[in-house]
Amino acid sequence: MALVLYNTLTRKKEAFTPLRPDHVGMYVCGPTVYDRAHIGNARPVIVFDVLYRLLSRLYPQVTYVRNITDVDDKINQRAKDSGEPIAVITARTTQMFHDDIAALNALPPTIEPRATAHIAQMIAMIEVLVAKGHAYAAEGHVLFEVGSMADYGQLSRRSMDEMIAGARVEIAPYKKNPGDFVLWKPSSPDLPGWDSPWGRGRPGWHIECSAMAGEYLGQTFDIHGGGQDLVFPHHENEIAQSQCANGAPFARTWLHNGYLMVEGEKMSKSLGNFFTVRELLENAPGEAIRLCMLSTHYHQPFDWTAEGLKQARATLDRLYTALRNSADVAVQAVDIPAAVQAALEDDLNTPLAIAHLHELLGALNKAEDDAAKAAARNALLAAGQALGVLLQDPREWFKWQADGAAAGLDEAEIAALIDARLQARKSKNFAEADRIRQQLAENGIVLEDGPQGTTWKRA
RNA sequence: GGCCGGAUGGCAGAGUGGUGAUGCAGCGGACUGCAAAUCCGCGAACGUCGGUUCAAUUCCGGCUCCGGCCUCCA
Repeated sequence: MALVLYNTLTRKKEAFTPLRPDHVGMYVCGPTVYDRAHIGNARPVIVFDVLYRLLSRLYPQVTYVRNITDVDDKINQRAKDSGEPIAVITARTTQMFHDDIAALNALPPTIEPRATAHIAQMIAMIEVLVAKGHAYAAEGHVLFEVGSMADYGQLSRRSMDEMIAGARVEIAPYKKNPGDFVLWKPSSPDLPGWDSPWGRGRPGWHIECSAMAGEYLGQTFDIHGGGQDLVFPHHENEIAQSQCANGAPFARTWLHNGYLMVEGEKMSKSLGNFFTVRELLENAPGEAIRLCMLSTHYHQPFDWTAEGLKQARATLDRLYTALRNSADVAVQAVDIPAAVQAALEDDLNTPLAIAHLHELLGALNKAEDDAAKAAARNALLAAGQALGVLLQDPREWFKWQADGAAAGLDEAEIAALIDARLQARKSKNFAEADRIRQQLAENGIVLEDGPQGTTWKRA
């Protein structure tokens, strides 16, 4: 089995072969740091984290670049509204982003470049584009001239005629062609700006990714990923800029995760179904959010529902129950079970991988001797590792409580009640035993009597 | 208007040219002081109309419905 990925560029599943046999380069579009990450932002983070883990197992070295966009008009607007300095907003938002996605078990990328630290590279690239006749200055702006590129539109499969016919936005008078897009734009004194051959200004949206991908991965690299909504114009324009400036192919494989909906509707602030990752983390463990996201193939639209999250939690409850009940066997690092690995290598088929997780769970629950139990448990843990779940101690999983939940009973009180119930049971006072069980249940504690004694968990 | 996805059992969600997804829910059983957990078993699907084929949920075409994109939203 070898890695197969669906390439948006060719609209086909293709066997993945990296440019260099021992080193894979991957670029994924990261957040614009003006506000909390929402669940739509979380999907690519989680999906490409699974890919990053997979690539890291298949190849000796993987360079995973995910940018931070810290210059943007939404950030400027936020600063204007709040009166806070831009640097404060972007630093704080970046930190919150890191905290949120760490809770989703997303590994940090190899390199996380910030746009504002790469202005010189962007200016250099724009200069090349101007020199080669692919860009022109007009009224303080520098625009990419799409007419100068013969095969513009190859990724999104749009022709210039279609785009002109479908244009819904008023076209700036300084554009030669309605499809031309901004590489550089002038900044008034109150806006962030950098000196450039075209005066003080700031970069357009697309150029940062072209510049930073080139800086860290080279002109041509293996994988470029992001949300499907970025196919056009963002990724199309990255291709145009990079290929025209470099005279070399850009990313070879393009991966795009599907859209995210909420309860069957498009997520939007006006519909009131807009959730930040933080809000979700207050009501569910990050691992449950992650598993929920992975229960649909990345290429499909994902419908975020309360029911789906509940199911993901229930699945993790079952998995952690089995892990807790088998905690006495030796932990040993083993290979990812072949079926799970094969599912992931087939264009990241995480739902199928999760189905195999259930089979591994069944094997663990049915294991009769310690050797079988240890083998099943280690296999399950290895499979979880591949998906970025089952990473914590089962006891911790069952202690999880929503933020702001009533404090309820502490662990010592729970232990005391369990002990009292045990005494009652020993003396056949089942009425008392059941009363204690009921008391605990009213405090959200569920008891399980097992061969190794009584365990508890928060419902 | 142009372009792109999707439609699978009560729900979620893979996959496949010809018997089984998987999970949740439901039903029956084992186990348990009672439970929970676990195990065993059961029922249940491929939007619609045509075409190709010995055979289509799977390939092709029409239709219906749903979702999205069309210059800065992952």
